Amino acid sequence: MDRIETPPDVVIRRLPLYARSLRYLLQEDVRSVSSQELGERINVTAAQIRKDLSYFGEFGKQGIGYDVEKLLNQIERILGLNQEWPVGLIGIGHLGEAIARYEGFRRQGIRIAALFDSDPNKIGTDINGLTIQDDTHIERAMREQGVKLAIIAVPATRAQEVADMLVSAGVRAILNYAPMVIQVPENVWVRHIDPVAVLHSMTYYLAREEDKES
Amino acid sequence: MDRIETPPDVVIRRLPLYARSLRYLLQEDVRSVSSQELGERINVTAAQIRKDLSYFGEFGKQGIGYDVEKLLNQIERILGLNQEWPVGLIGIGHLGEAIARYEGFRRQGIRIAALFDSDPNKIGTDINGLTIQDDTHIERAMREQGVKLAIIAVPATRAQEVADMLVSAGVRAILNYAPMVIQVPENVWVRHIDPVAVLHSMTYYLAREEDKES
DNA sequence: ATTTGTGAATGGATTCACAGCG
DNA sequence: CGCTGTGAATCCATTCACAAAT
Repeated sequence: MDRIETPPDVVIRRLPLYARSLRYLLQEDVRSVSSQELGERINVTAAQIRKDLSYFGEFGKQGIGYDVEKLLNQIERILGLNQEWPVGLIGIGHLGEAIARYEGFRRQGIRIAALFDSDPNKIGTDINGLTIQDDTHIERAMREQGVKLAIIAVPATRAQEVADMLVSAGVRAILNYAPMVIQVPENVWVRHIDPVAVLHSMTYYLAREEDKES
Repeated sequence: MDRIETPPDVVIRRLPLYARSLRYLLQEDVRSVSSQELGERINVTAAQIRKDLSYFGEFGKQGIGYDVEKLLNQIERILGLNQEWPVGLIGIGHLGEAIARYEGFRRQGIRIAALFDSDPNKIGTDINGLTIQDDTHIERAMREQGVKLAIIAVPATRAQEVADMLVSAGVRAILNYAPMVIQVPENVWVRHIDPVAVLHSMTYYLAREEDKES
């Protein structure tokens, strides 16, 4: 009823999955959903979904479930997706270019707003209507546009340096694709996307299966 | 001393980070490292590292720390990285192409071994010496090469269908880049890489900061 | 009859703290 | 003296189970 507790970060990380699933349901013209049904779609228990949502209020109706559109709107508001977030992208290699061209961001509250690289051959060229800028201009450009979010897609060796520039540019949240843990002040959020590490954690299980077979 | 407990998955997911950090240390010619020093590099507590490693054996020396090269070898062996893992990649859009061209895999036990797409304009073209195949050939091609690991980089609408094909091809672990939770039998491992969800979990905190400022 | 919201109970993961070894 | 390895203690997350609502 009265919510004093601040929601733990695990809960915050699940909310976007709930939101996405609700968007798909909406596309399928499903109007109402129970925690049970929602959970089956995303492999989360019904109790978990209900408990997670309870950190933010009461959104369901007993005996009925949740109104898909209403719940989606609530979760999007909670996540701050009722506004558009400009994002700076640093490092326009193969990966950076794929990120810059990805349509899935724009549709979901994320707008790639500035591109940076250090390669003189890339600086000045355009991708999707945005000009790649010299990454020494990060601070000025990001401040001008009030960008608080950035994506790092540079090689590991340059990641910390770029992170430092972002922090002095006033960036408060970083999505790091570089295979390197970066150090930032405690008021800056960092999340790491690390496909190699993820694959390596799965080879562990594959290797053990091979052992079992002998 | 005697290890009966099977290591929890959280521990397995951290091992690749330890391995990577040790590789960097080795490159810097650091021979020996304490759990404290290692932890500072990757923002993990010293106790956590020691406890994690204790699931697999005793690798350190009291008063000294760990021999970097030895510990790295041990962890790589645990993760099954003493062998090379062929991987099938399905979906050669911007992202799939970036993955196919990424050098960071090959160097770390992962070899992209087959590319698939459904677009006739792409099928037959080459990337990095590999020919893109029709994705209806997944089962035959993957079985022939004994591929147990796959990466899905297709749009959300096709992800489940592709996952089903991979499962019948005998694939046992899937890295899913599609913004969609896929359903697989319980003997198949799935990990999801979801940059949009990650960004959305950070906009939550950014939005709250904005509120605080008013 | 069905499903929510939530305290209580359980189950896990992390941290503590220290004996024991080099 | 420094640092590991590890039981015990703590902290946190998930699940249970049921009263309340419709």
